[in-house]
Amino acid sequence: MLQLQVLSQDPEWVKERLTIKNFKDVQLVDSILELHEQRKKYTFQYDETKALINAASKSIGQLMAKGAKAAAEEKKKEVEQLKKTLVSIEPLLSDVEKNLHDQLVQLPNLPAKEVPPGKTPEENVVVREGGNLPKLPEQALPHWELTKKYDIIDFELGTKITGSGFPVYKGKGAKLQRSLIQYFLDFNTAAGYQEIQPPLMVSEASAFGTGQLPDKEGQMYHATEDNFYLIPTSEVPLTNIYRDEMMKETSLPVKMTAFTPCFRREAGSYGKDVRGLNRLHQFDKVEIVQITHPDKSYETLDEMVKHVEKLLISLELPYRILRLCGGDMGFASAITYDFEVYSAAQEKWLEVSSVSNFETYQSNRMKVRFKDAEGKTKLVHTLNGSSLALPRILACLLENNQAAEGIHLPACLHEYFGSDVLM
RNA sequence: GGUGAGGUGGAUGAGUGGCUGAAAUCAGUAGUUUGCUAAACUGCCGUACGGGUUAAACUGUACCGCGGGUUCGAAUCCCGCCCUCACCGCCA
Repeated sequence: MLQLQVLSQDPEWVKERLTIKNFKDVQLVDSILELHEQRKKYTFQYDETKALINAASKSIGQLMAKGAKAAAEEKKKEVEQLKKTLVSIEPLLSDVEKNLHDQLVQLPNLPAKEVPPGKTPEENVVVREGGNLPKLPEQALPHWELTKKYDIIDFELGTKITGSGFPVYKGKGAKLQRSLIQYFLDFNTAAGYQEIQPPLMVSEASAFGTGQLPDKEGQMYHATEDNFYLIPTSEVPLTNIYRDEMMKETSLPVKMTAFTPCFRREAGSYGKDVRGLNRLHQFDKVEIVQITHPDKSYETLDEMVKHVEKLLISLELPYRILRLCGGDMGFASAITYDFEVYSAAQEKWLEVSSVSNFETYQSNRMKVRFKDAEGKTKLVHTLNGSSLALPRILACLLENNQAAEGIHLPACLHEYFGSDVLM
């Protein structure tokens, strides 16, 4: 949620920023400011009236104490009149307040100045590339054939147990998955991230806090009986740890990492994009989250991007880093870097991480604040990123490293997996 | 699922109708003093939205889990909801 203060300071600048994010309804800004003015007006009337009533009530108490019954009764009549005024203002005020809030939550976060304009993924900017594209053997197989060949993932079995998009990892496939998780967590904790095991279901309030609700309602699995949502990413429980908290400035930055399964309904997506491990309803992910001082968040963003990059380099996969254009960014993000790895047999880039700075957009909603040196209350900045999403990494490892004798694994995994080749 | 207790500021916790935006303690902060670390003492210290000011000072309203109600007046009384804790039941 944007801060009203930002809107009223420079509405034209806000509109310009919104346009970069490809947000159409910029006149919403004017409408919000208009409601803001109306609210001021009604609040003022309400406060004035209430002040008179409070003063009268006080004097009634004093008159009663003195035994001046008649005078007290006079005052009561006065209050009765004032209350009529109050009752007439109340619905106007609450109406304006509701509209104001409803409209304000419709505004996405403003893009940072580095964000390139653009509407589609084609307009994202490649900021860095690394690794070498592998030379695959003749008859190279896509990962969904490889998983069958080595009997490590069974998609049909998952369909039997649950439905499509819930694969079953078996034997060495399960172990490789576990090795990756272990390696990622170790890599993150070595960089100072505290490991957390959060709940996999969250309350409505938590889902609202990070911005999944109200606009991404249909993307989450909902346990209606208890009104819990299965997490689409551990960002939700991790960031909500600090919801409604007044933090100590000295406790910043907070660095957290977690491995969790993630659940996504992915309503409306099908076709070749969902083949194999490309898009699942349940998948594993290791996440990193930081909560920082507002002056430090861009430094932190940089640090997180480099961190994820190092991890990808260690996996020896060809990767590229994209700065997302305004139109392709998430609703709550101020700037986002996507990481993609090259899936050689499919001949396409797959997103495996997305690192974003939300600035105060989430913290304003969640009321995550701290007191600075002058004792002023300020909102923190929140950031998060994947390090990494497992299935697509697995897909690339399988495809890119396939050889006659088996799948060669990068050096960083040998110890975890207990072997340098999967056969 | 049953029964009981409870939700107050950054934290602990007092407060059962007007003197309470809220005691006290701790934390925080500014200062004084003791030649250091530390201790003692003194002042300040909730949030939001307004009015006011160059900026302050000053000032209005709301907020004691959430939403209603009673009353001239509610943290305090009544109703509904949510949550937490304890004990019992069930279960990993």
